[in-house]
Amino acid sequence: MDIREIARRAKVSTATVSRAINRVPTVDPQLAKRVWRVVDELGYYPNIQARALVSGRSRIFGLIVSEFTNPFFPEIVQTFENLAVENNYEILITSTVNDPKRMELSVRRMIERRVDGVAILTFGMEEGLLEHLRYRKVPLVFVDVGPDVRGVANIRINYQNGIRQAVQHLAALRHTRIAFVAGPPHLKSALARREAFKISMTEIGLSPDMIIVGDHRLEGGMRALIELSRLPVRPTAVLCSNDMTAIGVMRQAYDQNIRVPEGLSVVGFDDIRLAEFTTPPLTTVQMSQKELARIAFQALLNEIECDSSSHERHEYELTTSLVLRRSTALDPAERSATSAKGAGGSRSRNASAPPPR
Amino acid sequence: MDIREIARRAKVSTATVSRAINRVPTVDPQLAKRVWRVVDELGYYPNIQARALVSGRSRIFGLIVSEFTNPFFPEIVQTFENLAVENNYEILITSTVNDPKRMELSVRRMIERRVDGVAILTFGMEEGLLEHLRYRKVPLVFVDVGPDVRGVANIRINYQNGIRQAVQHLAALRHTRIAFVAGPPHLKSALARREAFKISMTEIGLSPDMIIVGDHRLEGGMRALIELSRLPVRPTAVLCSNDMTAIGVMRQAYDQNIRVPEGLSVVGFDDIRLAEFTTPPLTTVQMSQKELARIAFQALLNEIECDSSSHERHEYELTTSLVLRRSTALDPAERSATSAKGAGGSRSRNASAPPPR
DNA sequence: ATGAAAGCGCTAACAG
DNA sequence: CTGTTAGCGCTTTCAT
Repeated sequence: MDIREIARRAKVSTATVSRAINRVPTVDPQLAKRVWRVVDELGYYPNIQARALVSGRSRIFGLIVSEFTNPFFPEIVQTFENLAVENNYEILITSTVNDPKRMELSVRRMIERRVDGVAILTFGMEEGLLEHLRYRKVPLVFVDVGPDVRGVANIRINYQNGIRQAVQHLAALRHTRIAFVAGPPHLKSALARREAFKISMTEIGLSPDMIIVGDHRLEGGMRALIELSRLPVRPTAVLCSNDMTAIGVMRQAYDQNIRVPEGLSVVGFDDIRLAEFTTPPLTTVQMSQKELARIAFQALLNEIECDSSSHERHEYELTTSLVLRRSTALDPAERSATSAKGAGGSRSRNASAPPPR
Repeated sequence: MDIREIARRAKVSTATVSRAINRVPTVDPQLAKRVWRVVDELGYYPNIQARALVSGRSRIFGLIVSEFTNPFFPEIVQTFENLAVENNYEILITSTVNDPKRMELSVRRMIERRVDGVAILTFGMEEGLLEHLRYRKVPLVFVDVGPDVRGVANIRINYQNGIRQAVQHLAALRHTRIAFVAGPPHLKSALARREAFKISMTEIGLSPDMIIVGDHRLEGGMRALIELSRLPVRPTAVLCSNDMTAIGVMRQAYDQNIRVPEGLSVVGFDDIRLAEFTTPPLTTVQMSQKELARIAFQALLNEIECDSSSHERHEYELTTSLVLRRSTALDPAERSATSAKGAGGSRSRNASAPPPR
């Protein structure tokens, strides 16, 4: 069943059917009604592939992620899809699982399906592959690691803001021995977090000397706390480069019978969904996945509209901020001296720390 | 740049280019090589939409889920995509977010993009919508809730097996007061789990009388433990209808200062990824998401091959089984009498309980 | 073994 | 305002 069938039954031309379906205003309401009746009766659905072929636009956005099982992504994908639905787009998701072959394949698949734009959410992508995309003028948006090439949009993350809030929150709770569990050294985003930590500590006169390098996974967090426990003077609070690390730290704390937050304050980074479900719920620096997805989608849409001509900067920014939950409390040493039963007294969903500086 | 461009440059016809690209064996190796050289030089990627239009097969499988943020799905999606890549398919993912409008839209999108098959992983789908798909003979595979219609494949879940293992595991740990936190009563899958619990308890002479109804979310689990705590004689172990519920009871236990597993054994159901990351890691009944995805994909593939003619049953089964982690231990009453430091002595990844009956 | 040509289902000029 | 028609980029008979 195709457009001709509809045309025949409605006794009009295919052009009219096409116009009616696409709600071209100049079509006679009478005819339009007749067409729609037949369409509904037969349950006709236009073949979008054919439409794409002639229009040259597929109305598909590609989304390249590293792994679906990375807890950072579900929220992003969901938001992206919601937006896609609203805008009559489809999404083509692809994962690289950190395999160069798969990355190449991802790019190839995007091109073969003629996507109208692609958001690249994998942390790092080979320069050469991009060429294929850029060569075909496919709108691109990166997060944080965008190459310094004109014509590709980039969403820059402001790590400093959230990390500063986290450090100051801990300091306000009288912690002075604050450790940091860093991420893999080769990750640009992990490095940036670590730098932000150093700056934030220095700003308030604390020395950022307890830094352990982890791996952004649970195991690294566990190992980090073991190392930290061996120190002559142990930290009373630990800030982690991402949530999985924080979860590892909490797990290890549990195993060592250290109660969080009473015996140790823990702060994560990312605010993955899981962070709400840990015991205790994790206080963490939020990098809003919803917001990120929204910006990415909008960036692609913009890129398509302004049609390459506009030479704007195509830079977007996403800021981070602390979300208070229940994994932080007063420094235990201080706590015995006061009557506070944890810092939990006035929990609000967002940090209400005074603006830094 | 299209197939004609390649044909021109390689000085052959478009037909030959097409054949070469599709590796039709009858094409002269000389020519094939010439074609490939040009293809590589120009970085030509065939337009798959055009190909789909003529071949009538899109090589896209649809995947309808309820929400991406449901922790049950990431693993499934990842596996499904891996399989898709292997088989040269693309996947079109759609979420219903439990909204009838979105469900309808999902179906429409699938049809408009002419998917070659769709896996429906949402728990429940309106009969009427399916008609559209079935009418067009789109291969379908359901999980657990497949309608009793011929021509659609269904993956049936064997809940009994895993739940029996869980109950017997708890019984072996000397628990006799085992509670069950059920899921929403309108969910077929939740009902089945609850029944399996009753049967399993009865089988070993325990009476399944502590059943609280939850909601398959964290909150329900928390509420359940509160209720349970008010009972004159409290349970020493609780089996939950899904993992989120179990996480809720663990959270509540933490808040009430009950240590898991020493003070209370907790078992979940599903084995979502998160279950490995809770404190303590959750012992749970696994319903392998990988396996589920594999079966679903294969079912679709089969459906396409045997081309509707075969009147087989198209029923698949996925069994469940217990995964031991660290949220269960001996009944505390018994524990003081023995020297066991928890049942954790001989943990293996899979339950080694004797086969039931 | 290769090429010419007829479509796949739709949209967009162009005419009327 | 509506219909005719020429493609969109590819595959696939059917001749050669």
